[in-house]
Amino acid sequence: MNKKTIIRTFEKIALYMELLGENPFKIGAFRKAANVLELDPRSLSEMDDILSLKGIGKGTGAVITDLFEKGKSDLLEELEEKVPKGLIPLLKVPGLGGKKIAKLREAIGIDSIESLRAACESHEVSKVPGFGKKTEEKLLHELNLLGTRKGKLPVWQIESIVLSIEEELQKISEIKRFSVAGSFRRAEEQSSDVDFIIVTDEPAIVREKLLEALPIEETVAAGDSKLSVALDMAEIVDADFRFVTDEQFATALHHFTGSKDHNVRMRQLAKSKGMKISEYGIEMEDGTIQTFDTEEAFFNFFELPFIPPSLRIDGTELDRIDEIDKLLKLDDIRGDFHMHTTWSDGAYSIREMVEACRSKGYSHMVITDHTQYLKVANGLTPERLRMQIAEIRSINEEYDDIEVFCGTEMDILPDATLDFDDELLKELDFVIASIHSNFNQPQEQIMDRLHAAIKNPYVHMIAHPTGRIIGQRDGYSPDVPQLIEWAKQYDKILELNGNPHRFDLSVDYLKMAQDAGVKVAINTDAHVIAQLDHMRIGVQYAQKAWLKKETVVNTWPLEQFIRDIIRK
DNA sequence: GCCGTTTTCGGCCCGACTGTTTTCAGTCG
Repeated sequence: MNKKTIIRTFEKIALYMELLGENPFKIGAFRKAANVLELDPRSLSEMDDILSLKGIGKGTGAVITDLFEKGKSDLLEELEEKVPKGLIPLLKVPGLGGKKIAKLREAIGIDSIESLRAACESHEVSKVPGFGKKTEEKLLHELNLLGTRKGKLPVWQIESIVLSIEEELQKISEIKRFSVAGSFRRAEEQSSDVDFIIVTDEPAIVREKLLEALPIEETVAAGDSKLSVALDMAEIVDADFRFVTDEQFATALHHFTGSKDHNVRMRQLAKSKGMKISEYGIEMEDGTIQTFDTEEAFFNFFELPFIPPSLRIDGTELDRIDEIDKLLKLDDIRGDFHMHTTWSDGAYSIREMVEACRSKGYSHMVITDHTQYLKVANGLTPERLRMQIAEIRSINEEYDDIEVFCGTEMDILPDATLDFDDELLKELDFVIASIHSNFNQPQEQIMDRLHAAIKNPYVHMIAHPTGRIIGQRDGYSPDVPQLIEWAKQYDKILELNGNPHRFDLSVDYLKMAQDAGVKVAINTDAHVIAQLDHMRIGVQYAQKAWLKKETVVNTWPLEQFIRDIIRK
């Protein structure tokens, strides 16, 4: 018996009750019980008070006792007997919920996807009270689409979709301002849709212009305050646009940024003070609506600090507000230590990258082109690297407001040797080591390679330590806890690669690294100037791991960077 | 089904949209 078993049992019970059209609050109670266990950081053996947890009562407690004593739940078995298994997939059909499924089952004996399809085709569905011709047509349509819809899209795909939608929004003159919201604003790794808040006095006009300008695959809903569509971009992606007034913007942005659990906690907080939060503001006890200029003012109203969107996860962030002012912010970042130029596979010159970093207000930066092993990236030979060092040193002379360091992103070769010898590495200020080849080696060999790199006295940092690409490949699956241990032992930096393709290390490993006292650098790995902007989303992602400012070496002042890292 | 220092009963986060109704239920986020 473990915690997951109990959680899954609660979720199954909720699912079956939903199919029976049970009281939503009863269903919610089982989901809540599952959630309470999920959020509790302790393992089952560490919990001696499980039956007295808030949210576990008589009914849910009995299920837990059953599981402990008999290894199964009587309630779940009863439900499984009562409800045909074939009904479960029906909950995935858009427009169908528990109530409607229960009605269909009772009226015409629907017990599976197939029987529903048949009933739609023979027009039996539209004869059921509460159902009509339109519903029947829509259901048939959705049944045919079932399984063809893509689930969640990775953040890097969502990012490009967001950018192209924003381009269209900028062209509409009736839009006063707008912001992306939802899971992309929270810097989630994957999103199932994109959300935008739009300030306008002319929602109907904006709606029509959007329908005109965007590649609409399907219009799901089109009202005065909301437009829901499926867009045919690189993939089919759902998009929601909410139209609000200027005064409503801050609360609407908060509401539609979510997460759902975060919002529930905020609303409960308001309710306990006799107030009511909605997307339009806070309704006070006397019925007046309070609005805010910024999200920050909204939080402050509840005596909370601004909670960054990426921290708004499961509601427990509200229990940790004292930690928030120690966390990393974008403003704290003083430099970017991983970027490429035309010397290898970057698109801009050293000077252009320097100018771009200067305009970001950085006090220092490191140029880190690829090395000779990586021929596809035009990696530098020792000779070319020495030429590049000379050029960087000379360009650096020209600037007194930014320090440009000489670095490299050196390949760790498949045989666990390094692409450059120590004599050459010695000449550099900052050495990154990373793996770009033979991902499918056994973990032991991968770890040998990483060990060879991290113990080398001239290596400062391991870049994108797992090599993953979100939603595409898992990387080379190193033993990350071991790597973190080595990083601590040899006093080396681990990277959070801020490129949304990577976000590498991931949140859980970042937490582990910080807990172990390992330093982290957030870098953009920019190959073009625009990618230097990924520092923003990289910082947002880092916040999800509750990284403190001091953990992240990019926040250190130049002098400290030189003293404790370069010259160490 | 769960909860309670205003409550052991009556709430449970809140609102938009659609379709089927003729004032609202169901679904969704």
